[in-house]
Amino acid sequence: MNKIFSISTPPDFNFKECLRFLQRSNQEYLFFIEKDKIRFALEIENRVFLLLVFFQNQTLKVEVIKGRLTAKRQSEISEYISDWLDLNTDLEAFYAIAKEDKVLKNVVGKFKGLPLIGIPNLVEAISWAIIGQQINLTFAYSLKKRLIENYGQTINYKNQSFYLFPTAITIAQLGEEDLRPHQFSRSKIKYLSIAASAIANKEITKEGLAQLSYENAKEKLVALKGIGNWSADYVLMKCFRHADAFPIADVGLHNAIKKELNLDRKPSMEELQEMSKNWGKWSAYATFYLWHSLLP
DNA sequence: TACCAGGATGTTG
DNA sequence: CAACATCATGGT
Repeated sequence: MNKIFSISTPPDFNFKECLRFLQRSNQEYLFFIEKDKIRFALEIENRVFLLLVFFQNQTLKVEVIKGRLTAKRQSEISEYISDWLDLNTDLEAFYAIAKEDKVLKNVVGKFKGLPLIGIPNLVEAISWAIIGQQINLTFAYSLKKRLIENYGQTINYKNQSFYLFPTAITIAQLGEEDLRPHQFSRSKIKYLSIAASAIANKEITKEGLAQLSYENAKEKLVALKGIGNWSADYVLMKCFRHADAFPIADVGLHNAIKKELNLDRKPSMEELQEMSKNWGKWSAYATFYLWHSLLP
């Protein structure tokens, strides 16, 4: 019998909308969703756990399919999932602003209870930002999938495959001969290697960045070649949920606003600044909700 | 077919 | 300092 435990969720937590977000690509290999349950591998204390996350009786539950639990490991698993699914944020203040906001009122109505689903793994967050630069999301997911399939740890269990994102050490060693065949551009290969090296040699750590102010953390990220404004804000938003992280130049954001306001063109930078000036520390959440509104 | 993708960098004027 | 080319390839 598998061990099952619960994690507390914020009021209005909307697991269905989480699943919609998580299922946005059918090329996602870091987790799989079947019958409204998320299954994935997670490394805790150098051991790989296989987990199932689902919502039952108004409670978020975790089933350990494989791996031996201790109190400490269970608490680390809970912490990871709380971080990933943003279970410690109360969205009431966001909704208070958003329901009076002409850009946001519609989306917060539709997606109420959707948390800012993040990327707790720093290597993964930075790599995904680099992979996602300039190319369409479908292609970006193909590249991510190839990186994971070829260089991540694969765990087979009872006819199911699970994957871990490749480690910083692994990615740091990849060169053109490895990734060009998988259709990564020369630039992306270089940027991935530089960022992964910085993480592998502890120049950059999640704990270290977490202690810095928004400006200082961003400065450290942008110092890496290949990480510009957008990528740094994306990482600060998805891995750190920094209140000030706001990728205002993001084309997805522009498209979402165009759609939301029924404009015949994308908003200008001045219009964007005007529209978002009241979002304050909820800018990242506003961005996430607007991205979410682009899903079919 | 041209143009755009959840950009960043290097070069040019 | 702003404008432009380049990257690589899938989607439309």
